[in-house]
Amino acid sequence: MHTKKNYEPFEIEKKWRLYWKEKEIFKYEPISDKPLYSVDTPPPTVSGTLHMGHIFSYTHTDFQVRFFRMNGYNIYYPMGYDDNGLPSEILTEKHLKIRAENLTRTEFVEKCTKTCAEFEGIYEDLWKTMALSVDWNETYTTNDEKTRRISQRSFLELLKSGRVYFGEEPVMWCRKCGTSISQAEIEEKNFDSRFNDLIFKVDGMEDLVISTTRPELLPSCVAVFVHPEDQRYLKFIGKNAEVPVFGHKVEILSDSAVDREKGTGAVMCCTFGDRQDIEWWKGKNLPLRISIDEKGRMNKLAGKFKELDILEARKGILEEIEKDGLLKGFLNITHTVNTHERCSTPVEFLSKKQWFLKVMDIKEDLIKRADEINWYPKFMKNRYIDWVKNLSWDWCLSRQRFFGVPIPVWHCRDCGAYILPEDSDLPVDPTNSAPPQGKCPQCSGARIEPEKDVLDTWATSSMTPQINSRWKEKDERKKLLPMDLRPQAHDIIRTWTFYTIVKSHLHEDSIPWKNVVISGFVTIPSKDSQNANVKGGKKTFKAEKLSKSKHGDIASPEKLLQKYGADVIRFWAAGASPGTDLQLKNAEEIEYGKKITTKIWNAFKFVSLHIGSFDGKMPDSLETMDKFILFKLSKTIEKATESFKGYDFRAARNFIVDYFWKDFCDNYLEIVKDRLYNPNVRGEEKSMSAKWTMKETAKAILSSFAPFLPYITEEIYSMLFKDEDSPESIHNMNWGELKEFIFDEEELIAGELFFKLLSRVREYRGLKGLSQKEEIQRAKIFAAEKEMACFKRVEDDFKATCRLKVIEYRETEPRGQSSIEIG
RNA sequence: GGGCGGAUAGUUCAGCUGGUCAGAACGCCUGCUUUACACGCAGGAGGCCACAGGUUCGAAUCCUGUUCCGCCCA
Repeated sequence: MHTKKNYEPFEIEKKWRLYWKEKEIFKYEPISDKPLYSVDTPPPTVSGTLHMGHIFSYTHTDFQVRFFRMNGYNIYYPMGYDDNGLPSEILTEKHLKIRAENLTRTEFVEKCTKTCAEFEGIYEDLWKTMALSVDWNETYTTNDEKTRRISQRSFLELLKSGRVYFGEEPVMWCRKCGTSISQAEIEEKNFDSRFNDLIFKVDGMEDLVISTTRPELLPSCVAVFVHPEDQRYLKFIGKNAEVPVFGHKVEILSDSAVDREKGTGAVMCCTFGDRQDIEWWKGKNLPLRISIDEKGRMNKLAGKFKELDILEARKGILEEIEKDGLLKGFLNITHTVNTHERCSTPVEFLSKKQWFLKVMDIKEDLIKRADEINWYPKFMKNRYIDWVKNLSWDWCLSRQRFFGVPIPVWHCRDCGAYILPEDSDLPVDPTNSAPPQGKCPQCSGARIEPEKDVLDTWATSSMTPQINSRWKEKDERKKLLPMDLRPQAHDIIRTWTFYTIVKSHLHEDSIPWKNVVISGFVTIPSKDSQNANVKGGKKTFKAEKLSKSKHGDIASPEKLLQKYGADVIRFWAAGASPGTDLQLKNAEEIEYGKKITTKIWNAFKFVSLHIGSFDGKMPDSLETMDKFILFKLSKTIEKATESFKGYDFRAARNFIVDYFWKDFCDNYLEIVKDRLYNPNVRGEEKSMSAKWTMKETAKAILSSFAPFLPYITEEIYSMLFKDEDSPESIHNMNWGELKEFIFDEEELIAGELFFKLLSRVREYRGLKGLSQKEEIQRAKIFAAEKEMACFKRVEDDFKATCRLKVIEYRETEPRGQSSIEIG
């Protein structure tokens, strides 16, 4: 079979990619007798390029999918692209050097769609090179027509059922991106700041000093709070304090939420500085004084500071306070601030009319859903539960962006009614089309305003199971739900996992999927010396999440693929279990995969040499060592199967490699060489036994490697094992299939002893500095009676393998204390 | 401050339900150009399994506490 000395992946990979496509090897069968296995593939965000982290987690899914496919499942394995939302807007603006503000929404969306399609093509090529066994007929984007329709349908249903509401509520707002953001989009960052002690004058009493990092919020101050048991301030409760610079009076109230240790222990409440302010504002019925606008500038409430940016205003107001002699002191600090994860801008709280999905009342139900799902690894379930427990906001669904699924609503300016489109009109863009009747159905008013906001991108991507099952479409595929597998990374448990469970709970009264498998990250040791830790005198570097911009080629799949080919990269990715990170320090760590493919290539070259002319007929009886290697294989397959079923592909990989390399190559192939090369001496029957066993074993090994190494296994399969009766691809074979045997104890005893003594003989030569082919004239074997009797069945193989002339036996007790003495 | 995860050979990690579990890969050292493979084969050095208690006949493995690291949340 093999003509080439080394395995050259590139031509071979291309050949099989075309073949798989042509033969539709990975096609989902809508009608099939096989059990279904469906995958809710994560649609990668279309924001530029893919890095090794993507390669890592997506191949994990592919290992599992290929395992199930080879175990007789009908696989539904789609691919999606998440291309609605801010990241795709930013990509488009950069790629085309345009600004969204300068175009109409329609024009900009058109440009985004085109740009995304271009990048999705690049993604797809890479996935295909990596041999993801996706059915490429099953692709979607989160902005295609069907998806927009399903997403809008979901919104409308939830609106009609009262789950979605429109209301003026404090929302978290990013002044840079000009949009509201959700709790899930927040990231904490450390900032240097100044904790200022400000003097509030109190009528007829001593001064009250409060501490704040945000003096620019003084115009928004609506109260001052102290702790109800704080002896220092009891006398102030109920009095009025005068806000510095702005002069308005606010009441001094008490609440146990005040941290007595922080600053002076007296704190101002502004609308809104933080979440606590909102709670007080709501709970104590405080007035609303908004002084910051959507762009992060002061409004007229700030008087002469109007139009100033937050930071400028802070500076100006502080100067004024100082001038008035109301600054008691300050402390330079570093504190954590909530920022928008996309742009790191500190979050503001504004009161805005927004669309919300009510979730606070169903938290318990959502927590219960977690128990209906298998989580891999198990502890990731806690992440979800903790998140749901700690939720303190309904889900803000609206975003003030351009490229997204439009919120399908018109507002009647006369009576305030929401005017909704018909389902048959979906998807709609209300800014671009008229409502169904052209006028308000309630008051017949004609002053109709389209809703300009778009949906939070998660409102759409939380529908991926429904997008796949074509929810409430004419060609709906209900049986796909709940799906079997949701693979994803742990950073989006609070978003994607959570929101998808919410939607399935509300729409399907069910879980979205049976299994969630969480992958880790690819990390790389930080070169930043600030991140270094000194541990026991050793300097270690903190691992950080891989990013292409920071880490260059090592993070670039294209470069590594060019160097190693896809199988090698896949094998590397299989080295980490779900939930664990994998460090990628340098390309050498990938070399192990290259060794494996080379080893497989060479081993099968040997196999091919000997079974080339073999008729494949099973001999009447098999030699003991042949039975033994089959026994070890069956155990390996068993263990690997269990591992795969528990989504531990790493363990499965290691069991298979271990057997292949140590048992099959290092031992078994050496043992059968003599029988294969010298049938005239050892007997034709024994040679046939070796050939048959070698072929069976090799074929099962190859198939068990196939989920990890789809290209090289297909290549070898086509050359060595494929005939008219076998599947047209190794990927349609039965995984690790092996003829059933009954193994008797004697065979196992003989085999184990053989391996053990073989190792002793090799060790002897090693220590003596002898070549392994050096002949040994005489050896004594010490073994218990039963072991000895068993071992005599494999004596010929042993002598041949060890190049040993004469064996003498000495009986010893107890069993298991066997040894060999050479010379 | 709370929750979760981690701390095992020079490095990256496996060892889950207690008794051949002290391992693998890479790196290092020695020998071997053995008819599939030097991208190999055979050996070897290297770890009080973070620390301190406890449970047990027996603990890297279970419990408690401590320290350090990471993640998530407040």
